[in-house]
Amino acid sequence: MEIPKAYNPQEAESKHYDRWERIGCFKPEINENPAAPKYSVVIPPPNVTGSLHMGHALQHTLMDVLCRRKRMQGYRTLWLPGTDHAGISVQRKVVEQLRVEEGKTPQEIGREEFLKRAWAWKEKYGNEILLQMRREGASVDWTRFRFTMDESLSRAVREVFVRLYEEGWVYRGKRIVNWCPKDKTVLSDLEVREETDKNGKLYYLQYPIKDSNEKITVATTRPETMLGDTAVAVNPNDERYKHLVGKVVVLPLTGREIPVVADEYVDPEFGTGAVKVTPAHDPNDYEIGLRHNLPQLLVMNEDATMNKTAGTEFVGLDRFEARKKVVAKFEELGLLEKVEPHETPLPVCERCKTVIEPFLSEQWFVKMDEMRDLALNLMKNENSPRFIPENPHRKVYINWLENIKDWTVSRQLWWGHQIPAWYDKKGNVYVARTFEEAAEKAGTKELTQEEDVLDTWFSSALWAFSVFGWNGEVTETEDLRTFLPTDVLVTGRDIIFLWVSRMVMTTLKFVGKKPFEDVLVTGTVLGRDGKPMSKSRGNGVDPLEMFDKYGVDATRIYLAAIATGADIRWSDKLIETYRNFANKIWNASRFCLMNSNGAEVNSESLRLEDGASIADRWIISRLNKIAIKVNESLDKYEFHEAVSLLYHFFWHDFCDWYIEFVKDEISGGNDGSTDKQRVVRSRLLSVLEQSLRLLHPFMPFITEEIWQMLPGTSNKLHNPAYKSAEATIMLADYPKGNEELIDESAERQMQMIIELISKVRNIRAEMQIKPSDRVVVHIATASENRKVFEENQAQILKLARAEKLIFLETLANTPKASARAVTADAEIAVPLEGLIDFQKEIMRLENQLKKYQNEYERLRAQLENANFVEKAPVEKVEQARSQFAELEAKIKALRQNLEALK
RNA sequence: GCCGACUUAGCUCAGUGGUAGAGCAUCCGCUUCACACGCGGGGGGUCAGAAGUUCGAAUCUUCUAGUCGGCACCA
Repeated sequence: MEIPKAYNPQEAESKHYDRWERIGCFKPEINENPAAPKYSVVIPPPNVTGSLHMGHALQHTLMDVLCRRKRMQGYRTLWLPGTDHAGISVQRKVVEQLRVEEGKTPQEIGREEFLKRAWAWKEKYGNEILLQMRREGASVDWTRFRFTMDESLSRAVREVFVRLYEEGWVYRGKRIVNWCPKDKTVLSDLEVREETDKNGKLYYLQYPIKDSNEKITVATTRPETMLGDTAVAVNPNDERYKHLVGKVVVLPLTGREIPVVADEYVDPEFGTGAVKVTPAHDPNDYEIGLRHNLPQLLVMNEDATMNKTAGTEFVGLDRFEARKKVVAKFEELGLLEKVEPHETPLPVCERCKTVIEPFLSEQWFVKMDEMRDLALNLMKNENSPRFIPENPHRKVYINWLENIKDWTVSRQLWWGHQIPAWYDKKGNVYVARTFEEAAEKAGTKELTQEEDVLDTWFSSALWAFSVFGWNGEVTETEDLRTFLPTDVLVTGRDIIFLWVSRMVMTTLKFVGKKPFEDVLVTGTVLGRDGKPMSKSRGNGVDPLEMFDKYGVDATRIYLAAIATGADIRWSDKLIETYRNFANKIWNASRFCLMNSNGAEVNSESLRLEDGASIADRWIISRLNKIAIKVNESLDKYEFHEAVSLLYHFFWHDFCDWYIEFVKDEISGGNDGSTDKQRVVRSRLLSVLEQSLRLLHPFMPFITEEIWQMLPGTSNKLHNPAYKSAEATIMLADYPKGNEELIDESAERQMQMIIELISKVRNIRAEMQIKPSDRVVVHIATASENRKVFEENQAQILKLARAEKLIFLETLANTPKASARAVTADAEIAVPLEGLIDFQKEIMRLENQLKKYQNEYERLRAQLENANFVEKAPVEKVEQARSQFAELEAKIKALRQNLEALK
């Protein structure tokens, strides 16, 4: 068999995914066991405009690891994929396309035509991320793929909206909202990011009092809004201004006469203690306006240019231009008192970074108080969902719910779910599931539908159950019964409020179930500079480039290895480690295959016949121990722990020691197949095969590639739930590990051998003995240890590059010119006539002795401490005693060695 | 301002009461017939600082310093 010397990821990656899909591995229906427990995960739907980024790659890897393992364990497993329609993003792309390709605006082609273009855009470009998910190896059930604008999901949206309206939980009203002038739509609080404008300024503007020489100075960061001022407010208790309350101000530039009002909201300490009030452009001013019955003057258009209310001088100017002009005018008039630098908070649109304009407008809202209580009660009564890690997410989640505000759900877009509300000629509103229903309610067909669509997150909020077929008309499906609640939601912390909390609320309200048991909150993969990846910073790491460079499997297991819950910086060095690991797996397998010589994978060989060697008992013990621990780790979502266990086991136990131990017996000239050799070969293949199964959830491609090459693999190795499916490692039974095969005595004996070999290697290296020179090793040890060494003499000789082992009672009579060492179980001397530098050897031993003595002193102090002996657990005291005794022996031996040298 | 997290080897990070770990980097030696994406061997940390609890603290408590995050406020 020709097997390339280095692993080529691309080759394996291109081969297996389509086959897995064809066999039906991704579908829960492949499970033949009617009594199988279910395991389900629903994907956080990536946005159709998106392409795969590192956050997806991390989350998808974790979901895939969880699902692949459960599937191998025989669970009826479903990982359901989908995408969301990304209202603003798609709208923006289509508007842009229209502009570039046809030079038209959406208004020019009309809503219907625009939506056709949008669907076409989605069909053409919306699948990119799905192809990328296939590349990742994501074991999702494509036959259950959902899109938030699918007919059934859209029906669910309408149903929920109408029901909420009927219960009074949806209302329409005029409020100050977050307005994005670029996208020309309202945004919810959660879609706004608070930035800080370090170059912000505080402008002190003087407003003359009517019929007086007095002026009142207000401070503002947004001077252009003064054009819409309808009052000046002061604190009622502010002595400085008491005499002005009730007076009239002549607003400069406009000549408008506006009152000075007293309001508790004003903080006398800040600025001048006098506040200009612009009710249509500031949420606090809006409230003040309501309290004092002030007019609400909107001075801007939807694109944040000034409108005609702002005055002829300003109309059409952009708000920032207007700001300059207002300030210039004030200066001209001598009314600009001063300008101070002032760091100001700057709300920006999360997507396009445009500065948000607080804006008075009429919108649809969802009342959150009662919805919130559903989620809060679930947390308080059932501690659900369970956040992992619990800190800080549980607390932050509760805190946010307690302070939740109503949710602005309308968006001034065309792409999305058009709000199911109709207006008659008088402006009465009818909220209904369909036009017909609305017409019936209205008693007329002369209705026009609300132009606005719903926030994309409104449909995402229903994702947990709408994906299983719930749409109001259909409320019960087989999938809903089987898979809801799902087992875990894997997501980043940025959408806990935006999405997770809302799914909890809506699922409880409309299905009466919780949506999921656990919420696994992943850390953020930071750029190479330790900062969050972002386009503007240019520090992004593209997962697809990493797939090309290191392979998908290496990228996946790397991501799993850094998934500790904390944010972590991207490391090219570390991912390289896992590329090397893949190559190591490849080459170890290559070795096993090249020497299989007719042997096959065979589970009998994992159970150990009588007379199995120490190394055999040891590797089986390690394998079972690791399998148990890997399962425990994954049950606790400790991916990094599972990876590190597997990495260490495969590389250091299996490759460094086990393969080296059996190498001579099965390779090279040993072609004659004795029974013993057949068993060893088969065992080697079987341990490899078990390792591949354990690794498969992390590294699906390389493990399948090798598994298919291994002799003796077939669907007989499948979990019983998949006994008739085509053979694939994907359906192989995930090793549980068997406590009974853990053999502590074999582990101790192997440790003894390893330590002996290591000590000899250490001597060789330190004494600079050429690799080709064989040494003689004198060993003084107890007779039961001697037996262990003798049994493994061939391996010891080979791995220590020795020609002979000489067993003695003591080392008293070994040649003076020997390098010496002590292990926990033996003293050794390696005669080095002519090669040894006595001074150097004395130094070496003295260093060693010093280390032992430090440790010895520490233990002595501990054991002499009566408190320790009385209060510490017995086993700890015992442990200290035996370590103490061991050290005592080592020190004694080393001293004798030193004496012999002097 | 409130809440939280983090601070461990040169670097990136594991490690929640009992002798400090990994990978990378570094140093020494190897064309040993699976693998130089490799093999063998070394060096390197008073676990941010201080106090406390404990027989015993990287680990628990408190304080201090620094870094970061979330929320609130901001005329």
